[in-house]
Amino acid sequence: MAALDLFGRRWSLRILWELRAGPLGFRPLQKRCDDMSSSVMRQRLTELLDAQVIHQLPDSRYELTPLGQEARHALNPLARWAERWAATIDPQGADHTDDQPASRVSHPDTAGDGAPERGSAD
Amino acid sequence: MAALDLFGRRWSLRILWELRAGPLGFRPLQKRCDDMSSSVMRQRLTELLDAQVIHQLPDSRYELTPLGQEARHALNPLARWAERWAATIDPQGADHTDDQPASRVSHPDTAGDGAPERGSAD
DNA sequence: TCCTCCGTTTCGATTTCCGAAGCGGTCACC
DNA sequence: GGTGACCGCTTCGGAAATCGAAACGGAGGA
Repeated sequence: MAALDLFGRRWSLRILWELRAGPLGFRPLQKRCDDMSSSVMRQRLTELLDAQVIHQLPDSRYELTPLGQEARHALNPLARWAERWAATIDPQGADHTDDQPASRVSHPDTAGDGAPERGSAD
Repeated sequence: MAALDLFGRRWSLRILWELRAGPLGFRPLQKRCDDMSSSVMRQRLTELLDAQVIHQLPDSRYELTPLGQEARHALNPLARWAERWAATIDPQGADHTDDQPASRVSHPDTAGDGAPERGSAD
């Protein structure tokens, strides 16, 4: 139940999700999360750190702990459901920036845009 | 992403979870959800109805649609993770009313306290 | 009739969230 | 040395979400 409370907060799941590809700094992570407010971001980060779901590297980036990785994996079925759900309630797909017809199920498991991104080059 | 928004709201996941054992009326469901406010409850209910995750029976109870069932099942890994998580961050278990040492992993799949509960008898 | 529970709505008070600005710091570049 | 861009993080006023309790009409049991 406590988990439902932790993840029921507004950006927790999203942060967990965006950290899947590797460590991210504060501002880059913020950008990925639809530019959420930094205040709430810090709050969520603190909660997640407290829950030992993420931890902070010496260079101050945030990374999923092993426990966090498991949580992220536990989120996979939900992500897959989300796709089916989207297809059910909105078969047209109002927002197909690029529409690969089918079999675009997206398995972003260990994959992802593995770009830890830090400092310049951006 | 829209799913993260739908389920990122304060009681959505909980409602989904509490409906796992069968249909429930408004007030019983409210009681199960830690007595959340009825206003927010109605709001969540509306959103979930809208998302076709739940629907309303002729006797006005709320029930998971097939799509909702799938969502609930997709939540299972997360629930299992939650147990491991609780054991990790709080190995003492501040709230073990009965503490079966291990192998008490709880598979509340089709199981649950199957008591649809309606009307009198309480 | 009275009492209980039901689903649902309304409304003021509290909490959370947002959004923008600002702080001190590092680093590249000129 | 100066400038500018990015960094992690904090503060603060206003907007939005949530709470909590009261109330409504209706169904049913005593």
